[in-house]
Amino acid sequence: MRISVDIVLFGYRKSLQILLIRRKFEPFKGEWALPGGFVLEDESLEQAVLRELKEETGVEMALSRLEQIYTFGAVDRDPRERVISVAYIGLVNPDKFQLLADTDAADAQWFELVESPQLAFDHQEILDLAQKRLQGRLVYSPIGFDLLPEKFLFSEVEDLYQSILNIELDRRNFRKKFLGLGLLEETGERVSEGKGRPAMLYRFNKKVYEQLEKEKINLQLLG
Amino acid sequence: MRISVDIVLFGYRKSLQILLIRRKFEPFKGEWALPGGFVLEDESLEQAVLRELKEETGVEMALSRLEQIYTFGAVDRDPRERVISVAYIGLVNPDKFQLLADTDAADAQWFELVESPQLAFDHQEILDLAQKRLQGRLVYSPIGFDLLPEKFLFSEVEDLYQSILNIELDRRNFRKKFLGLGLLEETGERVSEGKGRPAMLYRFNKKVYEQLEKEKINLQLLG
DNA sequence: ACAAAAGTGTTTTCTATACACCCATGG
DNA sequence: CCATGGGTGTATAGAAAACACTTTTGT
Repeated sequence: MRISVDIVLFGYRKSLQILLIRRKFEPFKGEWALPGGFVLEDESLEQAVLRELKEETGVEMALSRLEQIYTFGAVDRDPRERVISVAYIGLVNPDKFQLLADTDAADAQWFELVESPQLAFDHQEILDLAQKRLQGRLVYSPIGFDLLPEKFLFSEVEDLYQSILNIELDRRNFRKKFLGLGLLEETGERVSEGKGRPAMLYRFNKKVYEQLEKEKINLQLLG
Repeated sequence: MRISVDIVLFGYRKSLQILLIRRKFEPFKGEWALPGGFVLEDESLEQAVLRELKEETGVEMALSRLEQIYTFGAVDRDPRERVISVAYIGLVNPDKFQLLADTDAADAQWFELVESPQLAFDHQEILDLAQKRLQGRLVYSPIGFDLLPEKFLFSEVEDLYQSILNIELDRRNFRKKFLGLGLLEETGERVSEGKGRPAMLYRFNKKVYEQLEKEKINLQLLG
């Protein structure tokens, strides 16, 4: 019986993206799969995730943005032998990383979530659960900022929420509520995106977030 | 590397209870611990939970009331060898079961959660997380009925919420909101608990619950 | 008659929602 | 001057919260 980890690494670039690798070895050689692999004797589950992610895709992310979501233990989920896999979600800004498929993966690539290919093993099931959890988390906690660059437009926040949750938001109400929490601070800079009035660049205010969290204030961002 | 499961089995009898076993073997021989044990090659994680629970405590519960909460994988969490443990929550009405400590456990006993003894391994950490999750779930879903007998008083529901969440509720508002959901049906029977006006016995209406769930109606039971 | 628990409505406050026009820029 | 996206306020409806007295029984 072996233990593996799998990671659903979400990125955001106009739409929600996931990072997949093409398997270099059997089983499912040549097919797309979630990054992941076996846990070594002397490393924690999170260390295994970060190591495999780096080996398979070149992405080096911070431990703090990893979140365990579920452990998949069906008897026959791996055709070789009994493998129990602990699944994690990670959130990154994809523009921060250059992908390199070196050790165990033939290729690593970002896919739009809605256009993701067929996946090896039970990875589609893992992905489906990860997406649900991401949606759930997004509503209660401003995790979206892990997906955005340091400075961003309010309209990007709006698009991110709409695209991850598959809903339409009232711009005025969303803005009022979100800015009302005080989690965003203006950088003072404005950028012009080609057309239209230039927009304010915002920055996530982590201190306010931690303060709100400490006071156990409910961060529910949508009704 | 081995995989185990551990279960935090909650019961409710005036206050929140947990089922613990006294360990028969080393390590931590003679100390209290959560029921659980190693997963066999040809059984699912949930099957392992139910098997161990039955072997160690005599409790035979339904698979549907088991919920996986987290997988604990710290390198040194078991002094013998590397053991990764998948933790589950279960909810039962403790009056339904007779405890028998036969195979692997020297003793099995319900404890009030607030008076639980020191636990072996990292089981206190597992218990703390389980309690948090239970509180979280209770607010969004009427899981409390798994803890109560088939017929119960409304005041028992009220006490259950207050005792699990450590809050005080306004009786009138809570009753209004809860009964307004239509999840409870009157049995027509009234019982007198010694003192005071006899109270209506209610029954959980599972069909209404499933209907509400299907319609994706928000079951948030507290603000 | 009194102690003890059950049962019940109304008012106020807050939050969510619906909704439409002006602003700043580039072409 | 017009097309494009950015930015703003108010009115209404619904939900949550605050709040106290009456009912039914056992002793």
